[in-house]
Amino acid sequence: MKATRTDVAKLAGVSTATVSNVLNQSGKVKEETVHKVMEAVKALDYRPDMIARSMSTNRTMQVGIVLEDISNPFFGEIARGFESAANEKNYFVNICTGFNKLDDYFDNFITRRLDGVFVTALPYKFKVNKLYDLVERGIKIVTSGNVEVDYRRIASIENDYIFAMKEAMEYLYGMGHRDIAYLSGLGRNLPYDLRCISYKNMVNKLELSCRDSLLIDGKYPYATSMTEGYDAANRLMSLGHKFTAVICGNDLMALGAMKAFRESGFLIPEDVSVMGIDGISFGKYWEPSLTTMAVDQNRLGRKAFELLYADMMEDTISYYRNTLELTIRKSTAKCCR
Amino acid sequence: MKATRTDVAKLAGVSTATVSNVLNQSGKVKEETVHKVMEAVKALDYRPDMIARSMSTNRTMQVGIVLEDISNPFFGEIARGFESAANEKNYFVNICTGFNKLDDYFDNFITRRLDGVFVTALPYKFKVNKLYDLVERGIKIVTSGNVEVDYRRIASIENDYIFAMKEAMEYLYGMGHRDIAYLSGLGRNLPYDLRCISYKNMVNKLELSCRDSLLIDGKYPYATSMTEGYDAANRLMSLGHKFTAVICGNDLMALGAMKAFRESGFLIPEDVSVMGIDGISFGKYWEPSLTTMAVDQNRLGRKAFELLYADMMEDTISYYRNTLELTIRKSTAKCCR
DNA sequence: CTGAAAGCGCTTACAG
DNA sequence: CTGAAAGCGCTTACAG
Repeated sequence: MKATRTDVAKLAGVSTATVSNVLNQSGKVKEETVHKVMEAVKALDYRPDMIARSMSTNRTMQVGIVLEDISNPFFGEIARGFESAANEKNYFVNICTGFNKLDDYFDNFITRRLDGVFVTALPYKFKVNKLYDLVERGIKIVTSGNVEVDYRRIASIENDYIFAMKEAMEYLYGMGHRDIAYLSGLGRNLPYDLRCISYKNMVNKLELSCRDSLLIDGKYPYATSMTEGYDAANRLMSLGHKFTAVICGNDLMALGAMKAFRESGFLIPEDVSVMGIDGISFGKYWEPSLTTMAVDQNRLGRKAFELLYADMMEDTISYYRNTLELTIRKSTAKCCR
Repeated sequence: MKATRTDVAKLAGVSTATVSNVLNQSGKVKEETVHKVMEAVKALDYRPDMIARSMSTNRTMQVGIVLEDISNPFFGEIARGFESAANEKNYFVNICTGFNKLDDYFDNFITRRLDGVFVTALPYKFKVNKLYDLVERGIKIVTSGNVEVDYRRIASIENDYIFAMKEAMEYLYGMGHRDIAYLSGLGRNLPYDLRCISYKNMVNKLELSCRDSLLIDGKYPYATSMTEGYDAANRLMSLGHKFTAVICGNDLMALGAMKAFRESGFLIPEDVSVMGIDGISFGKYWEPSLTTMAVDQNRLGRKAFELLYADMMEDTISYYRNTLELTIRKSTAKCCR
């Protein structure tokens, strides 16, 4: 019932090789033959079988994207950008939620022979060695947020969180804030929270007296959604130290944190300024709207695919650094305390 | 370099058929042989090739989920539920954003021979006939929100929006509201917005004087994110009719709508009560927190896979109706006007 | 410009 | 309990 190459060839009165040549547009088939074949294809509603094709070409035209958290619209937008770039090049994309064991995913990538994968999950969810495994088996990788991978072996696209945090701190400092907290969501000892490293640098550089006492770590297993922001804000308040501004690891956490502050009677931004990092569109609609360091998510996703494509096509392993943009809205204000 | 069945067989001193039997746990291989084979597998770091396997078994062990909008955490949670259920049965899942042309996706499903697909996108984004195409080619389908498909041919899982809207209306009515608006996001003439149909029924049944004048349609190409809620709320206000409560097509729209109302000086819930439908976790953190008709998203996703699995395994096509739960928070209050 | 044939890495009756 | 062999639907040198 399902039409195959053979059926088409038979109907068109040619060989299967010719059908292949027509379908793959090799351009070396007579016009007339092309026509006959296309007629047959249409008549049989024939669809090529990618599985079979993969067997002989050794390419699946499938790529994957591993997300830190699919429920965070930040990653959703990145996935969309990645996917539309991939589709333009005829790749099919597998979006992986990151909810389940990532190591299992990686095994699946091998077993299903994906051509390439964009990994934007943090390595506390998987073993970094798995990445090299993939590379050795010919699966191209682009990574993001995995500071410790070898940039010569694996292409990377990184948001410049060091600079972003610097800019955020300077912005708040410029507004008169001297007691600036940072809710990490991750941990101060995890090497890949660049924001945290930058925060500590800036605390020193600006000579803020708070030291690290306003740095709130996340709890294992780390997550960075609203709940974590909410909890971290409560932990910050329970510490009893003075703070007039708070930067959060990402926007979602900032929204959760605002909730906590409000519940404790703080006005935002009058009593406390709150900033996020990411630039999800939700922030604009929040009350008050969220000041943030914004990533152009769609562009980041597209760029990630470009890096992957370059690697798949010409074995080019490159590194791209993305700059975040200070987006001032209503959740921050001059310090009046 | 990449180890194949043949390599394993050679190293273990058996035939490739035996290797297959071991790996597929057919249980008819001598303990000793099993051991030898497993040793060889380990020594070579051999991984079975699913592509090749698919060629002979005629199953890919891949299923897809087509989402209406990946940036809406409602669908993200559903995807997570679906995926974890699928993984438990050793299926790999393709999440499709729905951002690009859905019809192209469907062609891909055929070409890549997915075993099944859960389609939770609304049909203004694709041709319903495509669904039947898939079924005819042996790809099992579970659909949601596609009211017009033939339930005998395609399994379905539907949220009971008729009842949910009824409950929402009765709740607001019970609080004294008589001028209740509905921001659809879709259109009053689209058959698959059950909420809309139910709204109209209830307006009659409760003998509300507003008639349809408070029903706000979406604009083509329909979308249901915050922006649409924001725009629809502004359109509602520009109409100049009195309203004291607003139900929105989904939570995201409700959040956008709140923003618009507030910008126009309305207090929520004092001046206007706002309700959503979906139950995304964001609603809890919003200020004020959102009253909604909640879906257990994770459960819905899991259930959808179960339906799909039943269809794949035993050709059982079934229908499941999911009930939403009234979740009262701070965005609604007694009518005082 | 076109066709015959080998090969991609598996599985699965079937024989032994 | 194990192996030889056909087959899944393509592609791709190679010969003609």
